[in-house]
Amino acid sequence: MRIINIAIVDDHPLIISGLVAILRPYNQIVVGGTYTSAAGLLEGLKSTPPDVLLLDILLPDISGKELVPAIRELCPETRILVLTSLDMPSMVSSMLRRGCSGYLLKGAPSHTLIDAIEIVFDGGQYIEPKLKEQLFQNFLKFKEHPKNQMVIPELTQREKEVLTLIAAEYTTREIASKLFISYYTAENHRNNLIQKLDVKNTAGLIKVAIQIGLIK
Amino acid sequence: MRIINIAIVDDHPLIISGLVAILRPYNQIVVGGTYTSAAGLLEGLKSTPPDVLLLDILLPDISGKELVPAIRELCPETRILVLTSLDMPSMVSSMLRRGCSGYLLKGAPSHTLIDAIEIVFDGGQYIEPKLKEQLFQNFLKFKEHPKNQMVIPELTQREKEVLTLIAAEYTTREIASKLFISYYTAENHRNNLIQKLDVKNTAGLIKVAIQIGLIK
DNA sequence: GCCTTTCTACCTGTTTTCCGGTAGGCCTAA
DNA sequence: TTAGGCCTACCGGAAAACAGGTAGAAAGGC
Repeated sequence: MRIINIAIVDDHPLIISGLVAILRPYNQIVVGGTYTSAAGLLEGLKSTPPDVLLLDILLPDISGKELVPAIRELCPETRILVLTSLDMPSMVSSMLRRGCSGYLLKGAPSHTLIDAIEIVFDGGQYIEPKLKEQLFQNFLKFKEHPKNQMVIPELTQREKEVLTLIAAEYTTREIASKLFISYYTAENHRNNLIQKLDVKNTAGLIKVAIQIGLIK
Repeated sequence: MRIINIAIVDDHPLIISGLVAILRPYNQIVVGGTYTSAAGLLEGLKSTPPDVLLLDILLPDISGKELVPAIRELCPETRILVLTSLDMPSMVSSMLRRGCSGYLLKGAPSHTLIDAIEIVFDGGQYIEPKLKEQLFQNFLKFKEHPKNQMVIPELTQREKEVLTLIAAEYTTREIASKLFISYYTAENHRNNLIQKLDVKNTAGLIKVAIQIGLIK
């Protein structure tokens, strides 16, 4: 019988012990390591890279989101299965794009967990069906009116204004001045845009702005 | 028992009779009309609008693609189930965003056909699972950008490389690392780009990069 | 040879962005 | 009434971009 070596990272020890208890009856699955922080995880991965990593997104030190590239760098063979309570389609695509193999909600029944682990171990992809469906529908809606600025529920009116001005090459201070708001507020909008649109910097913002037809 | 009234449009009479034969055993489904052309269909819809329309895409007079809006105009209540042999994900999204409720391949088994008819009749959506999956995966890769090697005499080869990487949201330090040059050199290229292209900052660079086709 | 362009590398500053917080007021939906 | 979303405002610190220099090496044309 094949053995799947897994590791678990979650900031709540209770969750970890719960998972370990759930997995115990399944002899083909061996929990090789458990971690409560990103730092500990990265340390542990060096010595014993698991086949599958159960990853929570909300961690004490850094976000699982930023953690994924580091993990992939460290042990490219390890398949990452996101196990979180974040019930957001956008998070799913964000994590998958970063290289995760699956996305599971913490409410999932134990047999689903086992299935998911085996699927990603075999090189497949497991995504919470409900979220996958939502993501798919978003995709259809997105393609429906890619040019229409009114159909981007992701952004508020104010954020779209700020994004437009960023695209017009104004600095944050100039934007604040133009919109009659504080510099801090304008910067806040800018930061929210970067988070919401899942980009790294101004360059990414401009690309999105053009994609959604906000400029040019 | 509820009765589902359906209509079929397909340019091959053989396919139509085959479908009719498949559907005959199911008493809840009544074939109210069959058509071999778009013109005939539009005529027939006026008198007897069906609950569900089985629509082929390749028709003799006009494409089913262009036909859908006309059908929706004529009888908005009718749910359209695309039944075709076109095995292309892009066609699925194309038809769905025009207002179709389902997409089925002609190779589908009869019970699947029945299921799909009932699902769309109930206001749901049925999409060939394989195509749905492909479409979903395309969506995930949506953010990749195909590069284009165009001739911009204003910029040197090295500058174009740097600009491409800036547009890919890399920092100057990362770009330097990728190109095996010093951080200062990379920054120098960045500054030169801003000067040459007469823009104020990164935002302007991205816009130019897109304009000249360096990135999507 | 000389001149130009390009790529390379370095330096010193200043400005801006980026990150991750906190927090109150307002409005709306539950 | 409470919860949530949005806009507003603020803070501190790190990182990156921006601006304006100098300067050597290589390659090519005249």
